[in-house]
Amino acid sequence: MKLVPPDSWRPQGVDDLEPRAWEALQENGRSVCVTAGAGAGKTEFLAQKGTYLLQTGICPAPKRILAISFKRDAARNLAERVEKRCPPEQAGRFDSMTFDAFTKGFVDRFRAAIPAPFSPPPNYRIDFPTRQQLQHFLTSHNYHGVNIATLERNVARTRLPLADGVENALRAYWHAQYTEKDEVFLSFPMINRLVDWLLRENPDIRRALQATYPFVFLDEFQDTTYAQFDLLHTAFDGSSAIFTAVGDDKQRIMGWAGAMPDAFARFEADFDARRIPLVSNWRSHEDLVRIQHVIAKRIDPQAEQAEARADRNVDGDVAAIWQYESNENEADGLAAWIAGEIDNGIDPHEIAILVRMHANDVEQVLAASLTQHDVKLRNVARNIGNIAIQDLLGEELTAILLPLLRLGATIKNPISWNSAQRNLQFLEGIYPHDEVGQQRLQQRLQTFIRELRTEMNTLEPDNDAARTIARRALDFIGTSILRRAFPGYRRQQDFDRVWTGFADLLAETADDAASWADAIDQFEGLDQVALMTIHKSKGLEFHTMIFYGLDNQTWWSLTPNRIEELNSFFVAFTRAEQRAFFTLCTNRGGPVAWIESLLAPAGVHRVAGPA
DNA sequence: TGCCAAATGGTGGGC
DNA sequence: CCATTTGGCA
Repeated sequence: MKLVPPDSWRPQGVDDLEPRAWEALQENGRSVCVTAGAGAGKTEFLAQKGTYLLQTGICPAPKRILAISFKRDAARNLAERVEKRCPPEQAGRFDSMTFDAFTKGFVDRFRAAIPAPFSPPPNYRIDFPTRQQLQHFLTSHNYHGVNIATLERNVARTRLPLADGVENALRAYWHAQYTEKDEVFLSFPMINRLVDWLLRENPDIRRALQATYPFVFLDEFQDTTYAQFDLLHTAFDGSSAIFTAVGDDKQRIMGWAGAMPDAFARFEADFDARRIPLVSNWRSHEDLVRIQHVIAKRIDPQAEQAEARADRNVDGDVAAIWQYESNENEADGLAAWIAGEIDNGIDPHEIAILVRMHANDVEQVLAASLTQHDVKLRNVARNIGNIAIQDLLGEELTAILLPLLRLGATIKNPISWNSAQRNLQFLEGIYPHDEVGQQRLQQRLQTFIRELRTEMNTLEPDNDAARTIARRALDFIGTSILRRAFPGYRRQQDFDRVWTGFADLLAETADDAASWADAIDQFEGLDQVALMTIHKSKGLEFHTMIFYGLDNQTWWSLTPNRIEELNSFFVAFTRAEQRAFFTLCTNRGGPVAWIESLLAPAGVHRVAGPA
């Protein structure tokens, strides 16, 4: 493998990096924390840095890079960007995974080395305890004074082994998870704590980990929990690991779910990291960036104004607060305005309606008006059976079945063909250089697609036909192969939840689709305006963002001192590439006066909403 | 029926 | 964390 000298290495797939990103990329003598605001290209930066370390041999074989994200989407996305730029030998040394996949891997490989009595059996199960279950534990064990939130927090914050003074409820909870059901149930915070203990007790495992990974990337660092932070210390203290942490404190909206309030500051201090702020905003144009800065300064008076690197391509107001008198006026006005924009050539997919919470209720309120104007709304939080649409679209089952259906619905589709082929290779364990195997697989796929096309041509898309077609695709892959390939599908009920959701959503979309291609487009949400919460919109971007409900009823606690509420508002605003509008309804309690006065000097005013 | 305290739900994520 | 709903009791 030919290596590139560091001095002549160039970023790939982009024109250039901003000077600060270059600095952060080349700083490999010590850890860095890269604070990067909205649209700064955090993931792209990590992908470039990974590529740089691999291609220059600064991370030499067989050493590896560990990249840790919170969401599977983010981990996959980062891995794909490195794969696109590096040959397999190099990309194969970039381990991009979620924090939970990382820790679970240790339990699975070294569970016997976890001290008694907490050494899990091989058939332990992952537990996602609901509030009801936690409440049931507390009541049935007579811990009436302890509330669920405290118990949850203590599980996540208390190191093993449990010290003498530790609260009895916590001790009893650990015990119950191991002894009170037919199997052992471990939640991810518990797994985190078990691995922390494992690594402290076993210097050999720790040293092996440190020898493997001289470089560690940490994405969305502002969302790090106490347990995760402790684990980083345990795993890498005393090593010469170089960390690259990226994130944005202004987008910290997960505090209620256990994120540390000061992850970046503590990281800087504990790991002697150099702080490098990125300043470019590749997403939004100058006029929006100027307004964003007004909010940013309110969150952090030290915030630097970002440099807008996107062009403005719309006329008129780019930000405003739209006032309506009633819910009906608001729904009609919004629907008519969106319909007009779509007529003007904006892709519905590029428009998003964001809400703070209760997306399902808002869907009900808007549905009739939008339908009247022929606008399709996709509420990504809506449940199909027992799974939300957004989760269903990210499932492996969907990734494997959908390309097959696409191939059945279209004549030529190299992209779907490639993914179908790659999926089959993976599922059947065929190596890229096994030419006989490849050939056989190719032929099987060809035969199946030919049959599927014939069948789809004879069937009009409707509910029943959709179920038949989905079943054909599943049978071609093989339920048992699918369930063996993905641990998440091992339990019958977990597999059924996803499979039923898939078939139901396809049936639903086929029912009012003109063609199979149209049904699949609708399945994926193309040609639809997305409706989602701010939390779900994190990391996404839209040409036009409409925030529904900037009134006191929904933002009851948006005040200057409640930083996390203001951060939520900032996250929503910064999703917009071109335009950001907020609606409010006087019937619902009127404007949040405080935010209005903050935005007024930036030129964002309350106006009558389009009718 | 009306009052108050307690319970519940919502902003999310992971193999 | 806050708002809304519930249920116990007068």
